[in-house]
Amino acid sequence: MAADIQLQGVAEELQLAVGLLVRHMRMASAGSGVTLSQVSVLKRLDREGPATVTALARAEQIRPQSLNATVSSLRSAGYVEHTAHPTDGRRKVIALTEQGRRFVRERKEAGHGRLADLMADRLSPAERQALAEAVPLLRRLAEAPSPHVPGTWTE
Amino acid sequence: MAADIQLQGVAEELQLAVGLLVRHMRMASAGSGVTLSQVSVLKRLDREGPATVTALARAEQIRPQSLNATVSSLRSAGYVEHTAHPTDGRRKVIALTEQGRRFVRERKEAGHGRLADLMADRLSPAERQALAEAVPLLRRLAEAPSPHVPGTWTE
DNA sequence: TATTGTTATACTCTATAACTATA
DNA sequence: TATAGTTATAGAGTATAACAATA
Repeated sequence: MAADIQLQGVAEELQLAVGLLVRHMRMASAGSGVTLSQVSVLKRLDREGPATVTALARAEQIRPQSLNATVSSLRSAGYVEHTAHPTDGRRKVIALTEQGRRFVRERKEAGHGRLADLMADRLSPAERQALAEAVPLLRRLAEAPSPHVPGTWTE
Repeated sequence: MAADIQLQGVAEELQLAVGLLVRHMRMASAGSGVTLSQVSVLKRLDREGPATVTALARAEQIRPQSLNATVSSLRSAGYVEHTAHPTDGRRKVIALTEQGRRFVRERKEAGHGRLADLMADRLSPAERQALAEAVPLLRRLAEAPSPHVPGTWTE
């Protein structure tokens, strides 16, 4: 259960890197009209399809109230819309609008810049390979639920 | 200069992971009385020794004004103190107090929990090895200056 | 009663702008 | 004039608490 001493060091270094990387990412998306959290939601809706507020919040690992703030901005910007759930009157389904889909598509075509450029600039081919293998592991760690049940998607 | 198509995918996945991991980290440090940014500064002062506001801000990759807010909290909490720079009257040197050193030490002894535990729980030995090799690369990316010069430390 | 969503409020994190003091 | 630091202000991101509507 307790992590060994080696892992401690790796974890600490990872924590440092993540803290700095998120600042890079935030700065990079600063000029683009949407914020980091907003992009995260847009990309998720694009990848996984429409979802309820609760399901989205679980996937993003934040509270529904917090997600609501993000979704409100996206709604004002015209990127997402609410529609009624077919069978459950309490639920509302959030989906990308045509404009939202276009935004995600154009962003993808523009090349997702910053991080990819950094990797191209500062890593050797072998190092890029090593990173490519490790990233799915990071994702697995990231998607592990904190003390909660994993949310079922959309339903 | 432009990253190839393979890297794009890795970068995108990395971005997703980093966004979620930082939420994990924030939650993990929530109960401990200090926030994520505060911990980052405390650990840096412990690793690298006393520093001026400007140097610290550069290392943390935020503006001096932003750093000031963090340092103010740490000062109120008694973890750091300001002292005059020996030769330059404009500068102020920030250093850990005895209490700050104790805090960092105890935190280290307690085991830096969350991330290390996740790694122990959800990764095979081979996967841990792969991650351990990739983390220094992440750090290299993270420490690359955005459009700025790297700050010289303390002086 | 439990779940879904919402509104109100507050605190952290970071930025920009404008200022003072020192070099 | 340039640099180091500070204060004021604002917006993003998230949390808790309290509530309404529906199941």
